[in-house]
Amino acid sequence: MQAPDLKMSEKEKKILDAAIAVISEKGFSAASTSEIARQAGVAEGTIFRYFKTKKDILRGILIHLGNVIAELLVVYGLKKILYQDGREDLRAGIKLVLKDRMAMIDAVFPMLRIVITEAMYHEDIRQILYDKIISRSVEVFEEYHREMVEKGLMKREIDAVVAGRGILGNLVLFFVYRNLFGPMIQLDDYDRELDQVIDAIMYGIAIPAVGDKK
Amino acid sequence: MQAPDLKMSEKEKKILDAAIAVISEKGFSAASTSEIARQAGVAEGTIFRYFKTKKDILRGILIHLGNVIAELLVVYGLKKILYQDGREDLRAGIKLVLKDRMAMIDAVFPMLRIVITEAMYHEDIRQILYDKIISRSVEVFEEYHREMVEKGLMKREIDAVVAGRGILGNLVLFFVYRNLFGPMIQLDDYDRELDQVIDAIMYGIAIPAVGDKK
DNA sequence: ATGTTGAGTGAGTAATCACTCATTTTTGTG
DNA sequence: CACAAAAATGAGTGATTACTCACTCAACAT
Repeated sequence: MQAPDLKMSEKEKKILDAAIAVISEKGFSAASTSEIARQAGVAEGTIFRYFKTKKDILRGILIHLGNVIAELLVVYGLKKILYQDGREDLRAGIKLVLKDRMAMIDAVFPMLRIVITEAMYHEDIRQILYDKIISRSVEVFEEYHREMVEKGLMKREIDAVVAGRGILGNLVLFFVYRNLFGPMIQLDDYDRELDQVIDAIMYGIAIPAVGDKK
Repeated sequence: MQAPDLKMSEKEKKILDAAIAVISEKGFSAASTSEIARQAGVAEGTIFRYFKTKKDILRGILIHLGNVIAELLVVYGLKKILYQDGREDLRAGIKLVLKDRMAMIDAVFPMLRIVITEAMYHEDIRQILYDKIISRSVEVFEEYHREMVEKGLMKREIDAVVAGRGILGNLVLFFVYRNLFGPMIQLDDYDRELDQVIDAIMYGIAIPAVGDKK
């Protein structure tokens, strides 16, 4: 349950950091080991003392992300926010989570971009991603969802997976829209837009017909 | 306004198809021009008659996707479904759109995967993606949203962009969950899950408090 | 002092890359 | 059929790639 990253030597950490920077900039295939070495301030041969192959570096990044993010941020962060601040007030809880997650995604975006990209192409990477991050996040949210349903704050008839995916889907597109396409479009006020997103998540975009309660 | 793809020679089309297949399989940087040529059944030199550089092939794929998808599918498809079948019944309209889009994403996934991946790394690719596909889709949805608001079926206080992004976000994660992580998880019945997704989109995941109508 | 160890090095290696161009093949025209 | 123009070819090019390995040298033990 503890992070196995701790047994990383200082040099290994420097190589990993450099690898994250370079690969996140150019993509895995376009990133050369020589540039990673230069950025890390070590000889190229040194890299292969710590990572047998280039693909092993990618695995190292994934594991690193899994440990740092999944353990420290996803689980701990979600639990703290949802259970402490968002226990009574669903709207406040969701808003906190969304803001928190936006900042988090921003912070780990270099790593995240690498992992997402490679997960699109390689099943083995996808499997690690699922085991290390997704499945655990689902567990946490399921617990929260169960409690909210019991409290009468969330709909019982919508599964936790569907509900959680809805939140995440809105969050992801919100992030993409703002951070990737931001320069190309006129952006609305951040908080105003976020409030709308939360409204959409919580109460939907449709006006219920009089006869059609569900 | 007509698709400039029509002036594509048969050989150019073959090269483009091969490029899509190979690049979608291994990623842009890892895909070699020699393999694309082999797959297309032409000499390597021939590729560079039609595309000045390798990056031009990528641009070609983008343009192709822009023409085929944006014109033919996004605009036509959305309009047809939303205006003919979904004009009166929002739920039926959204369900048709979602099912239709799922099939569409499935069909163009090879191309889409290339574009999404490269868009994450290159601003110029992102710009083309925005101009060719996103901005047009937004326009179409904005028109639909305006009409639905006038009819009293959609909430006025939620912007078209937020609403559309909510739908798309749900759709994207639904697709990813099923098609990318499908093999790793126990999948629910497709239609049952889709109905839940639509419920979440239309009416949200929260139960409104008695005093908190909004 | 001397010996042993192993982390660190960087020139070297074969393979592969995107791209070129002299040559050949195909096509269109009178 | 003859001829010119266009299209297609694939061996060749220099650059770059992931990875290797013979070597260096600081840090310790004896």
